[in-house]
Formats: sequence, structure tokens, C-alpha cells
Amino acid sequence: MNVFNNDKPIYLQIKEYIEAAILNGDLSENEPIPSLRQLAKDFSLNPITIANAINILENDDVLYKKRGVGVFVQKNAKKKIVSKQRSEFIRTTLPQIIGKAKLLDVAEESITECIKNIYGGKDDK
Amino acid sequence: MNVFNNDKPIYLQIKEYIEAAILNGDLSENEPIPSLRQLAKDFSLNPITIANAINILENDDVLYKKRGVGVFVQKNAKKKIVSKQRSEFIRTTLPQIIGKAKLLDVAEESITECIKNIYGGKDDK
Amino acid sequence: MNVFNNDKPIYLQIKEYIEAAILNGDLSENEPIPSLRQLAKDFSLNPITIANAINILENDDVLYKKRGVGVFVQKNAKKKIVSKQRSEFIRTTLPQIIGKAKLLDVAEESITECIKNIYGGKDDK
Amino acid sequence: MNVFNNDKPIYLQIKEYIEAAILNGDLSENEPIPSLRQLAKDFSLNPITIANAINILENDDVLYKKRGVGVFVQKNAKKKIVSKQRSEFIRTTLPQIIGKAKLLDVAEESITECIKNIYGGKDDK
DNA sequence: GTGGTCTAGACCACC
DNA sequence: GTGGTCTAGACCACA
Repeated sequence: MNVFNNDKPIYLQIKEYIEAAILNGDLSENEPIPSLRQLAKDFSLNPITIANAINILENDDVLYKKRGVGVFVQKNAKKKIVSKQRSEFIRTTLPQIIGKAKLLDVAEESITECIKNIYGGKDDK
Repeated sequence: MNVFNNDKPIYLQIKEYIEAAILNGDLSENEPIPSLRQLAKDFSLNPITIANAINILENDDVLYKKRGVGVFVQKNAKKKIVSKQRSEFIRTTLPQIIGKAKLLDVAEESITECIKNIYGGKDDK
Repeated sequence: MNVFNNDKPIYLQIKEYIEAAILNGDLSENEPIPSLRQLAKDFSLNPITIANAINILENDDVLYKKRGVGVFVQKNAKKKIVSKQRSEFIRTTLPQIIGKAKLLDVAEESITECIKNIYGGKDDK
Repeated sequence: MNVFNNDKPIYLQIKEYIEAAILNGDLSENEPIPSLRQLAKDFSLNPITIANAINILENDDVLYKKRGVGVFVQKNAKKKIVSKQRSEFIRTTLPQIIGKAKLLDVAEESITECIKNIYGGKDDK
């Protein structure tokens, strides 16, 4: 019935959904996104909930609005999203996780091994 | 002004704070932790919030209460915390995070550097 | 991306743009202004929005239309605009703004400097 | 019936009301402001409308929230409000107004005289 | 058609 | 008690 995770506000999930759509190219720069009401209908949500998500992305310089016309994807939106998430990740998530690892006595090698597995072998890329 | 992250319930942050204090040895097994009121004062929090965190840890068998005396760290509390969390951490959290790092194009070196910073030199401790 | 201020209706911004063009001589009396379609194209706007602005200025006796020919600047348009606005400006807007400046502790010099910048040297024009 | 100006969104008027209350000392730094629901009742507004205003001020670093406790005035809120409004004023309003004055052929002296009147004589302060 | 704002009323987690 | 979120439905200005 509900595609949304109950642990997070829906508007944040919508925000992430839009970001993902931009990142994978479903929404192109300088192109309009579906109208607020359309999205609300698609997700069976109140338009305000959608507006909430869009306003955050407008603040983040990922979307812009044209009065009476619609909502558009900013130029370089992709770059902005990635760089914002990356800096946030390096500043906050990463030290937090590594700190927890240390507290849990996770061997340094366990982590580096995990990195190697995921980042691929020497000439994987 | 506020040492707490507004995205997480404060009682969970208190719980994690106490766990961390046990893991890194600030709180020793069979020793009392600071009184509920003391903690509440230290963090400028409602005692109920502290009690909430303590009750969870009592349920987890990490703390135990002596009526009229105080709250104590269980024997083997460290082991309990670690064993409860480490395997899941290595199995789930770690790959998830490293995966996200790769998605965000975080340089492998950024991660290893962070590890060095937190884990410190080999005989740091 | 967007030359327009989102806080004001675009048609008002267009109206002010045309008035300014008349005041500073870019549009001369009894001469035609660019066609509605041209303006719409120039600003990437819906022609209706332009028409809206023009209609207001027609009502104000600043522009007049010749059917099938175009839109023209009225004789004495400049005078009309100025007389309509100047006395009110000096009587109301100016003291209001200077009052606000004082409230905000804006240095008197900041204002006089701004005046110099915009009014230019005495024989600037 | 309605103390609010219909030309502006109510939530902006509430925002300005709170800012004014901070500026004139009715709300002190590090002190809580009336609860969202109280304000809603006082103004006969929907709590969401109040929340809207408060969220903007939180973003502006003028207010901060404590979960389940209330909303508080930031340290230096006064300074922040003034400096923000001042820079905005100097950057935007001032050049706009002076520009309009020039278009309207307002004599430079009319402006400087107005400034003198409002900023006071030489040793007014 | 578009987005912006507001209401009334509800339920939630948290302190 | 606090703020956070969501709905359903309404009315507005604007393009």
C-alpha cells in the first residue's frame, strides 16, 4: 500500500527520490520536473508534502521555480548533490562509523579489507 | 549550545554515550555510574530522559540498579555490548557505508586517512 | 538563470522595466516599443505576461496601441511617469527608506557613497 | 478582526513580529519563546503557520529548538538580525531606491537633505 | 494550468 | 507539555 519507510518523514524520502532521479538522469538539468500536483497524485500524497521536499531542494540550489510555470532542475544539480553529500559524508558519517568501529574493537584490517573488496582490485577500474 | 544532534532522540544519544564510556573504560564494570540527577544536570536534561536511556541499558543487561544506591555497570558489560554489535557492524553497517562512500566518489585515501586519525599509531594505546 | 525577482509578479517587473526604459531614453515618445512577441522571446516569457504589463501602461496613458501596427510610447510619457511618482517618492518612500537605514545603523557614508555611484560625476551624462 | 496585512504571507509577518520582539528585548537570548501552540492561540492561527515562521528563523540562526522542550532565542540573535537586515538593505534596497530616484530625476540634494533631516544635525548624537 | 498559503483536525515521538 | 508530520480541502495570484 505504502512505498514509504515509516522511520523517516515522507517529505525527506520524496527529496531523496527526486535527487536520485536527477542523479540517474531521469530528470535532466534545466528541464521541468512533474508538477507538484502530479507528483502528489502519483504518490497518493498531499501536495504540501511534496512542496515540502521541493522547497528543501530549492534551498539546496538543486531545483528552481518559475512562477506559474513549474519547477525545474538547476544547472549542475547533479554535481551539487554529489558534492554536498560527499562533504557531509566525509565530515560526519565517516568519522562516526570509524569511531564506532574502534569502540567495538574492530580490527583495522577488517575495515581495510572491506574497502578493498568494495573499491575493487588494483586494476579493477 | 546543544551538544545533541536533533535528528536522533536524545535518550538514544545518552544511551550511546554511556555505552561508549563503558567501551573505552571511563566506566568500569561493577562500578556505579554518575547519578541520574548528576547526569541530568551535566547535560541540562530532564531526568526522565536520562532514566529512559538507563532503563534500556538495564534491559540490555549492560547496567543494573541497586535500589537506594545507584546504577552499576554489569560484569562483562563491555563484552555484551561488543558481541551484540560487532558482528552486525562488520556484516552490515561497514559494507553499507563503504558502498555509499564509493557511490559518492569518496577517495579511498580519504577513508584510510580517517582510519589512521582515529585508530592512531600502532602503539598509540 | 532567471532575471526576475520571485518576490514580485513578473508582469510588474516588466512594467517597471518598460517605464525605466522610457525614463532613461531607451524608448522614445511616439516611437514603437518592441513587439509583444519579441519581448516575450527576449525574456522567455509567456506573451500574456507581457500583454498584462502593456495593458497596465496603456491604462496609465504611458503607452498606446495601434491595431495591427504595434505599441507606442505616448507623448509626454516621461512627464506622466515622473509626475505621477516623484512627489510621492520624495514625500513617502524616501524618508521611509532613510528612516529604515538609520534604524539598521547604516552609516550615513554608505548611503552617500551609493548615491555617488549611481548619480555619477556631475557631468557624467 | 485580523491584525495581519493581506499583502504578505502571515508567516512572514509572524517572523517579523518575533524578530521585532527580540530586537526590542521582549524576548531574551537563551530564553524560550512562547510555545508554538500558545502563539497560534494568541494570533488565532494554525500552529503550522507559526511553525513556518519559526523554521525560517531557525534557519537564520536566530532561534533554536530543544526537542520536546520548546523554542529558544539564540545567543547574539539581536546582532544576527540587525547585521543580516543591514547587509541585505545595503546590497539590495538602497541601490534600488537611489536608482529609482535618479530615474525620477530627483535632485541629489533632495536626497542628501532628507538624510540630514533624519540622521540629525552635526552633534545630534 | 502552476505554485503559495492557510485551516482544521489528527496522530506521532519525545521530554 | 513540546515540536514534527500528514491529510483533506480550500482559496489565492500568477502565467
